[in-house]
Formats: sequence, structure tokens, C-alpha cells
Amino acid sequence: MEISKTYNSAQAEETWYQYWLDNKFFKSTPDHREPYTIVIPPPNVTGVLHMGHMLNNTIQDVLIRRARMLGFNACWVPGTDHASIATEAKVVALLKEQGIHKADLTREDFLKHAWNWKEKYGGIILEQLKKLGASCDWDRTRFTMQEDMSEAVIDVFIDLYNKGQIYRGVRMVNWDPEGLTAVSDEEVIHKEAQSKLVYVNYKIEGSQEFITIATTRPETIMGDTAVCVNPSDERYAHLKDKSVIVPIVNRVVPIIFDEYVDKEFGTGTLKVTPAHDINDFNLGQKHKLQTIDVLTQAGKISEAAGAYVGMDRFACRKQIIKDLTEQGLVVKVEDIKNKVGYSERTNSVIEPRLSMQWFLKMDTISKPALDNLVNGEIKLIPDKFINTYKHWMENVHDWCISRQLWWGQRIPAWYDNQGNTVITKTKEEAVEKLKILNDKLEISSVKQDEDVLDTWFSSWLWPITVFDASVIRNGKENANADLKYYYPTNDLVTAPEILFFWVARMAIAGYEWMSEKPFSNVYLTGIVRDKLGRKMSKSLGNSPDPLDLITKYGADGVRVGMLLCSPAGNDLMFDESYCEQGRNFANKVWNAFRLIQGFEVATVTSSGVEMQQSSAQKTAITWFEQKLSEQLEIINDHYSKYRMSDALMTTYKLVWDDFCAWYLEAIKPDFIDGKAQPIDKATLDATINFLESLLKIMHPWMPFITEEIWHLTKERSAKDCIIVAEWPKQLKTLESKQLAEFEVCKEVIAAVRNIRQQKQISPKEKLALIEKSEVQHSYFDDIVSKLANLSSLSYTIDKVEGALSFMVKSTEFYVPMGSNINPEEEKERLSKELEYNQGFLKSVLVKLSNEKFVANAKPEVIAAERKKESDALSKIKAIEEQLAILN
RNA sequence: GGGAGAUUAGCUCAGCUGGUUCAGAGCACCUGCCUUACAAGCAGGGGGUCACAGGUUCGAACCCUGUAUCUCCCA
Repeated sequence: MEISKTYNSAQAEETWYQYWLDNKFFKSTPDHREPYTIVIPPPNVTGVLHMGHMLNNTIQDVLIRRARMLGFNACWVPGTDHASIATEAKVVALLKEQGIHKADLTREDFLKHAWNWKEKYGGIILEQLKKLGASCDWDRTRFTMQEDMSEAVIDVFIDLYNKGQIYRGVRMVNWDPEGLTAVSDEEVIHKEAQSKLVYVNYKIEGSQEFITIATTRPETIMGDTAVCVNPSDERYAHLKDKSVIVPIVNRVVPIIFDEYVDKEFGTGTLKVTPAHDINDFNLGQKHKLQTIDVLTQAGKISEAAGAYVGMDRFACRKQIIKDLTEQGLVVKVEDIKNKVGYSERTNSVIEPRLSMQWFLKMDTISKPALDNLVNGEIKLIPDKFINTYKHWMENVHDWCISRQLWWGQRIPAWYDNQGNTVITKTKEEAVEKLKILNDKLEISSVKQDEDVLDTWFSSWLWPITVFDASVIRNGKENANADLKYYYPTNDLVTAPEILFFWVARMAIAGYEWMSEKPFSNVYLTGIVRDKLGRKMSKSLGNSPDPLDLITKYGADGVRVGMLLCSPAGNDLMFDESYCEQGRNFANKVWNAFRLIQGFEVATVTSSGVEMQQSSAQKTAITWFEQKLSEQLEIINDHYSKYRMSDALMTTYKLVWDDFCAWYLEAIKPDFIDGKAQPIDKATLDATINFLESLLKIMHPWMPFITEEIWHLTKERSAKDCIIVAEWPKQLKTLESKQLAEFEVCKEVIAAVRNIRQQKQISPKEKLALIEKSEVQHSYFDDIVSKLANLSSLSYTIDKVEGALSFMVKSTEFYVPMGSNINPEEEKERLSKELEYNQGFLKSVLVKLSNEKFVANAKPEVIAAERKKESDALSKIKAIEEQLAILN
């Protein structure tokens, strides 16, 4: 069979993914085995696969595939998130293109459009994940707005309300005037902005005197209901009990005194606008001030302002500065830098706004989620994030859970026209309850709250409700078999950005409804950046399309590429060259397989002699058996610490260096007269066994090529696939001496090759090598002879003349050169080496002659220094002797 | 303004309890090879005052104190 020189990734990916699906290898149902569970961080239905998803899901797939091979019942639950704000924005925009305005639609009609949109686009990202090789149990695919999942969210709301944890109140929220919704503190991005600080004179009532206030928001002047100064500020002490007249609207408002005001900032006076600033709001509460909301929901000046009505907030700011200047009230305008909040979703400037919202009290409910992270019950990887987490959880604010949107779970609050509110799942129940409060209730007046719940208020249940959505109302003791079996899940892989949005809240929900953590380990990936360190984003256009990368480098290549550069919790500077490295590695593996597959087994040699396993082959096999086991232990250890790129790199070097460069070269049959010699069966079998073990170790990283080769090595039954093969086991004991000896043997080979390079001797020309040693035999001599292409390897106790020499450890080697030697060159080289070793010896002697060192250092350390000393001495002696011969 | 972290080779990163596994890896680079598995390769090689300045110690990339630069989080 002719096998391509390069690996064809596209074909293998197509074939094997379908094969895995057909054979239901991703499927998990509870059984007697121990479960290993991951729930996917559900991507937004608005999303298309980006590099962040690639990284995140590759890691999950590696973990799940390895767990499957280790014999766990591995279950990876996929799904998507409805993403209220983002999706609603998309749908609104799409409708707008079609000339339809949301405002003209009923809620029901709009939701129809939204569901259509979700059906059409919501599954794209999951299809893309399949290209990556994601081995999710697709039968379990969930969506956060599925009927039962949504019902669970409502159950949770009702449960918390009944527990007294949910309340409704007027609060200052972060209002997005474009999205027309409140957003949480975490969804506000503060950016530095160049602003104008305007100094405006307010007239003191009943006096000719003015007081100058400084403000960056003159457009809110109409909402001023006080002016505040610091009580310790002597400049304004005489204004006690006075009032000022607010310009434009000529409103008389009191001067109040409060420590809050910074005497140093501006003029040390503050105009107080309780409706438009959180601090002013607090001052207003404290001093019982009037609250005048001068902005509409869309950020325009409202009727209540009494001036500039209908004007946009930013246009008004300019206009007011102009008008006040004309009235001679502006003292000066300064440029200052300040932080302005922007909506993460729409990028419009956030407007602090008073509004009626639903809140969840966070103080007590979040306690277990804090304690169990601090005590290590839930582990963060890397653990440096604990500090950040702790800091947040200790200063947690009540969670504003209502959103002024339609796409999402509608708040189950019902109102009558008498101001009564009840919380029930259905209108019928609401009517029953309202009747008790209001005996004249007209059913037609019963209205449900218009708002929906924050998306995170549904996704915090994800690790629970993907398995059993009814558990909230049934109670955890009545959980279904899935939930009992799979919960708590094992690992969660996500981005540090959503540590609080999502991870912390899942922990809260887990303890609240399951009395148990939702996951044991949280692996935090970094942000994928370009090589200039910029975050990859659509708007910058610096993100490659992951699917293009897969076409170009193969899914395995891209997976390897991503993980080669992804230390846990640190951002990764992605560059396509990593994918190239991944592809090259796949190709290397492919060619190793081609070599092995091309071996011809024979019982007799071409000359008719019985086929024997050579000594080089035999020792290579025993050595690699050790090496494989040694490295496997290291790889397992890396996995246990979630050091993914280290586990990968160890695998990479084991395959490329140890297996391909050393083992295969050592056992490869010679060519005689241009013809490859056959190989004996024992060597071939051992080699195929090694290859299979290596394929298994590689499989989590490179699922496709390993499955492909697995099936090419021999005929296999339908279910005999590497995806379900058993993870290799280590040897019981390691011969570390043998492993160390081989390292020495590599050095000898490298030294001979180095001589060839320097002396321009062809690798084909055989050389003799003489070791200055009394030992007549070293374990790996045959391998040295083969890989260094030696004509002979002999021993002597005497100096050899007319030879080039080198030292490995403290043993001297000679390569006889006859007259081919240049004594001057040799002398120079040896002198340099001598100088180096003398310097080295000196530094060792300094240490050893230091009494304090000898007195304080550990015995092993001192012994090591003594060894250095003696080694250096013998090296120096050898070099000097060699120089003497040349002279 | 408050907090957390980082700074090691051209790049991306390891480096655990201070001491021959202490200065390492991969990539990139340089030199020579189209050697019958692989040029997506083989062989060999050169790169670092471990950000800077002090200190502790017999001994510091590692511990302490400053300084600089960068990143992130919070206000």
C-alpha cells in the first residue's frame, strides 16, 4: 500500500469524527464506573467560534479524552446560553434591517423572531466545535432557555423570594441608554476620558454673593437639589443655613454640609444631583433631598428638567456651557482626565439612573462559596486568583437581577392596580393570591412584570440543571439518577474574566440548592492575544478564523499549537507558527508510522542466515521501555497539576526525540547494496507496541491522527478504537542507572558527530573510536557504533597518538586520524579547554576552602563539590597529557 | 486612589524547599547535509549581568527592602 509522504488531516478528521459519533463513544450514561464530568461554559448563541473558544474547548477535550482512557465514565455536557442582552441586540438589529422596529412589535411577536433567529444561528458554534474534535455527549446538548431549564430559573426566583433573599427597590443602576436596560457593575467598562471641568457660579439667595461649583456634567444642573461643602472648609463656613439659586431653572436649593466632599477637588463645592450620580444619591438619602430625574431612558433631557427638553445629553452639555457662558456664569473651563463608564454590550456611556429593579441579597448566600474556595474544597488553577476572588466575595454587592429586555426568563412577579405584588409561577396562582390581598380584584388588571432575569441568573444553575432541571422544586433528595451520578462535576475550564459573573455564582447556587460544590477544580485559561499583545477581536481584525487554521494545519496541528503556548491563567501570545509546529509534529508522527509500516519481517536474512535480533536492537528496546515509563510518569504528574503545556511538551519530546531520533534510528535495519534489510519479528512487535503506547499518550492532544494510525497498524474490530483504549501503565520499577548510561552514550555519539562536522567527514565514512578505559564493555556500545557509524569501538589504557580526543564526563575518547591531524589547531582547542577547566577548578576550590561553607552546607552538597574537584583534576591531567603528546 | 501579579536567550515560557537536574525547553537563528520514514526533515552549533539598586546568607534567578516598567482587577 502506497502511503502519502505527508499526513492528510482533512480526510482523517472527516472519517473519524463520524465514526466516533456512529459508535456512540462520546455518549455517557450512569453506570458502575466512577464519573468524570465537565459541563461546557455555554457559548452565546450569538457567537461564532473564536480563538478563545478554541483554547478553552481544546483543553476540555484533552481532559475528557484522557479521563475516558483512564477508565472513567467521561461525560462532557455541551450547550449554549441565550445571552439576553447580546441576542436581543442582534435580533433588534436584524429586524431594523428589515424595516421592523421592536417598539412596534408585541412581546410575543418579538420572541417569535428571536426564537427563529436562535434556531437559525444558535447552533453554529456547536457545529464548529465538532471540527475541533470536541468529544461532547451531543445527546445531552442543552440551551439555557429550554422549557425545563427556564422553569428551574423561575423556581429559583420563587424559592429565593420565599426565603426573603429577593427584594425590589429603587436603586441607582448602570443604565445603558442605547440598550435601554440596566447592566451590572461588572458589565461596565471604565475608560479614561478627556473631559471638561466647568466652573459655574450659583447665586446665594438673598445676597449678591456667588458660590462656584465645578462639574463635568453641567447638563444635569436642572436636577440639582442641593449644593454641598465640607463642614471643615472655612471658605464656606459662613454659608450655613443659606440657599443658592440653581441657574437655568432658578430653583432655590439648600447648601448642605457633608464630609463626603473633597476640599481639594475643584472649588471644594459639589452640586448634588441625586437622580444622576450614585454618591449624590447617597447624599440625597442622607439629607432627605428632592430627586429630579432630568433624563429619559434614551438619554435625552426629560420633561422634568424644565429646559432643553428632548435634547440629547451630550448635545445639551455643549449647549448649556455655551448658554451659561453667555449669561456670564462660567468662571472657567478646565481640561481634566477622568474615568467614564461604558456599556460592555453597546459601548454607549453608562448613565447612573434611578430605577425599580429586583435584587438578590448576596451577603449570606455567598458565604459558602467564599469559604469553600478559601479552604481549598474548590481549587482554582492557578491559585493566584484566590486573592482576587476573595476580595470580590468579601465586598460583594447585592445582585441586580432584572433586565429591561424581552429575551430571557420573565420575572414571575404579578401586580394588581392597588400596588400589591405576588410572586407565583402562573397567572392563575397569582390571581388566587392577589384575591386574598385585594377583595375587589379585577382579573384584567393583573399584570406580570415586564422585565426578564439577568442571563447569569440562569447560567449559575448550569452544572445542576443540565442534569436535572426539576431538582429546584423537587429538592435535592429527589434528584434524578443523572444528577446524583454526575454532580458535583470534576473540572470547569473557563476564563478569569468571568470568575465572578459565573464561577462564583455557580458555586453559590451549588451550595444553595445541592448543598455541595458544583465542581472540584476550576482551570482558568488566559486571554488569547496576538503577538503584539493585543486582545484578539473582530474589530481589530487581528484574529485568525479558527476554521481556516484547521483547514491549513489540521485540527490536531491547531490543538497542539494552541496548547504549546498556553500556560494556565496567563494570557497567550498566539502566533500561527505554533500551529505550524503542531502540523509538523503530526507529520513527524505520520512518518514514524510510515517507517515502521514499511519494515519487512523475515525469518531469514537475504543471505539465508537465520534472522536475529541485533544487540543494538535488543538494548534499544529495553532502554525505550524504561524511557517511556519514566516520561509517562512525568506526563501524568503534569496532568495532575493541570500543567497542560508541560504535559504536551513532554509528550512531544518523548515522541520526537526519544522515539524517532534515538529509538527508531537504533533499531532501523541497515541498507546493504541499496536494499533495506528485513527486521526480525521480536523487534517489530516491540516497536509496534511502543508506537501504540505513544499514540495513546498523544491521543488527547491529537485525536484524529492517532485514531487514523491506530487503525492502519493492524486490522481491528469495530469498537477497538484509540479513543476508548486504555491509558498506558508505567513499569513497576525503573532502571535509572541504565537510563543515565544511555544519556552518556548520546553524548559520545554527539561528540563523534561533532568531529565529523568540524573535520568535514561524511556521515557515511566509518570511523574508529577508542575509549580510554579498563572496562571492556558498556551496555550501549552497539548503539554507539551504529549511530556514530563506527568501524570499531575498542578500549585502551594507554594514550593514543595521532588521534582527535574528546571527553565525556571524566572518560577520554580517541578518534584516530592518522596524518589528517592539524597539531596547531588541536593545541589551541586543548589549551582553551584546559583554561576553562582550571578556572572551574579554582572556583570549586574557593568554595571548599571556605570554612563556613564546609561547616554549614549539607553533606550531599559538599560531596558534590568534592566530586567536581576530582573530575576537574582528572580532566586537567588528561588534557595536559594530550598536549604533551602534541608537543 | 486601593489591591493582585509579572519582568529569565531574538520570541513564548519552565525553573518546587536557596546548593551539579542551576542557568533550562520549544520555536527562531547560524553551519553542513535533497543520507531510501519525514526538507513539514537530519546532524552540529552559537545565544542570557535571571529588569535595576541595595540587603540577608558560607552560598541568591529563588528570601527581604526600595526603584523602574508592564498587565489585570476594584473604586
